[in-house]
Amino acid sequence: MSCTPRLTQLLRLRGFRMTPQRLAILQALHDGGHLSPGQVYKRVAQTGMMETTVYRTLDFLAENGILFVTNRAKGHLAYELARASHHHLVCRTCGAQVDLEREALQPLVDQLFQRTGYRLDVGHFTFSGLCPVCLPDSE
Amino acid sequence: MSCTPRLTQLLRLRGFRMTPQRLAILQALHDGGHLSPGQVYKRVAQTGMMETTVYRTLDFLAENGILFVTNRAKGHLAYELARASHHHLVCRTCGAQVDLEREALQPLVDQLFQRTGYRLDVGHFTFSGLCPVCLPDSE
DNA sequence: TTCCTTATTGCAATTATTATCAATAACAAT
DNA sequence: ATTGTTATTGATAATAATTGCAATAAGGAA
Repeated sequence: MSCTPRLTQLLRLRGFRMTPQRLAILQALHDGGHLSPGQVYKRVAQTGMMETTVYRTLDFLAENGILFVTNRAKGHLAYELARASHHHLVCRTCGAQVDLEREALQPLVDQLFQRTGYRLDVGHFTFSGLCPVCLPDSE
Repeated sequence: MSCTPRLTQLLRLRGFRMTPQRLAILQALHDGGHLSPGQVYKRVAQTGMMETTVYRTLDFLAENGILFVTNRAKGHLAYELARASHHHLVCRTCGAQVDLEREALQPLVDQLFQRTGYRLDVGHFTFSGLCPVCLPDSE
């Protein structure tokens, strides 16, 4: 992948190492978009990697800001390569998705800070809702 | 519990039934606030209920709007009795919590609707951030 | 009350996810 | 290249969560 040297460097600076397993998982996410741990495992199983390594590695890469984690239905997680900070808005009826730029949440952050003194972590949210197509159909 | 007849009626209208297991779980949540499935099980284990029933029942009650589900660390879920729609803001450092009334998200809902045409589901969010006490400590 | 229907539970088997620990392999230093 | 340090992986076990199905029981009807 084009960004391999950069990521390797990033890990080294923190005393971590780049490994074939980590590269394979990054490649899988590069090809696959956002994937659950199980889906990632399917894509890398050919390499003989243990499933437990997939879980650990996804967690590790997310800790280090290389992946974003997002909550899917009933507490299941999905991972994707970290790009510019953004969020998802997904239609609960048809599944259509749009991305939201990071700034879309800034007013909320400011408002909550004023009201409560809390500074919100704007990590990577996935919101659910109704898209413009499905909205009229709902009653 | 005071609201048992109301909930029983609610389920009945939809063709479902009130059972001792469901009551015990509701009672546990009434006493315990937000609890994970495992915590709920500990509180009802004396009744001889299977743990699998706890999972299914929590899911069922949440489906029916009687409980709120919220995402805790790394995809683990917690359940609580549904009250007036609200949200949580929890400090990632010290764990301090404040509640947000439903209306706190209205501006976000409106803004997203204008921008994208999507109507956000304002269910029950748990946001993470830094509370006023811990905020100054973070560099 | 008794009977029927079928939602619900118990039970057992599967599938996810996390933890432990010894063996391995990155990679900096020699 | 070789070596040494230690982050990382494999392998296994433990725990958490889900699923399928037969037995049970809630609650409407007789």
